[in-house]
Amino acid sequence: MSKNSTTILLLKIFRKFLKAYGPRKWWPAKTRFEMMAGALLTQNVSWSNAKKAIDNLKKAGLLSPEAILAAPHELIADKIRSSRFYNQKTKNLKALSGFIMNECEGSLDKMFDGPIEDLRKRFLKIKGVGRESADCILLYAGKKLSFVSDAYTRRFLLRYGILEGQPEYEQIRAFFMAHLPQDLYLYNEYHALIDYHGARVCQAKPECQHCPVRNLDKTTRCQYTA
DNA sequence: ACCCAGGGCGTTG
DNA sequence: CAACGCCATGGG
Repeated sequence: MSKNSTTILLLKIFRKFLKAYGPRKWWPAKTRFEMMAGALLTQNVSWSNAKKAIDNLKKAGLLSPEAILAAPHELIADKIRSSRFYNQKTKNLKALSGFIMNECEGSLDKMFDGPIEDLRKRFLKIKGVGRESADCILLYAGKKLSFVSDAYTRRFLLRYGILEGQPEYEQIRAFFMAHLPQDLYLYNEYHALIDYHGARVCQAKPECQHCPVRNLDKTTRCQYTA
């Protein structure tokens, strides 16, 4: 598949998703730090559970790196109990806050200043920040062109035969970044739509009756099996 | 009583 | 590097 036809295919699917589901309004956060905290808190837990944790932190005045660092572990852990792995995530929030205060002079502008791949490598050293979280932070808090991949994204690509074999996270990210126009809105909305589709439609309706791209064209079809 | 969510880390072989 | 176990809530 040539680069050009892949780009056309990806954009065609994007338009169909957008028309069917509407803008997903990601990421739902008022500040960059709130977004980053949310990225850690939603790991392997429903967004509703993560949101409760964020709301509790906000009410307690703990939604800043300074406050997170100053507060005792037990207090944070209590506020974010609904996020499931609350002891781990308390450490992760403190690690992120320490990174901001100690390595970025407490400045989020400083934190996102530099070449994107350099920033990504630095973020990945923070405990609790893996590839998906790093890319979410880069894209949704930093307005950087880093495409977010995840399990939904991989299943999506495989089911439509866009990629084959066992593509790994970095390959999938690179694939989108190589074939999509370098556009923040597109990166932002596409990831959100893929996740929405994967969680709410593709999984709930395995017969594909309601899939907006179930018969995209003659050669591209959903190969849903599981 | 199950199932699984908007993962990541540390430890094995 | 793959395959685990661990972390340990809440809604369906």
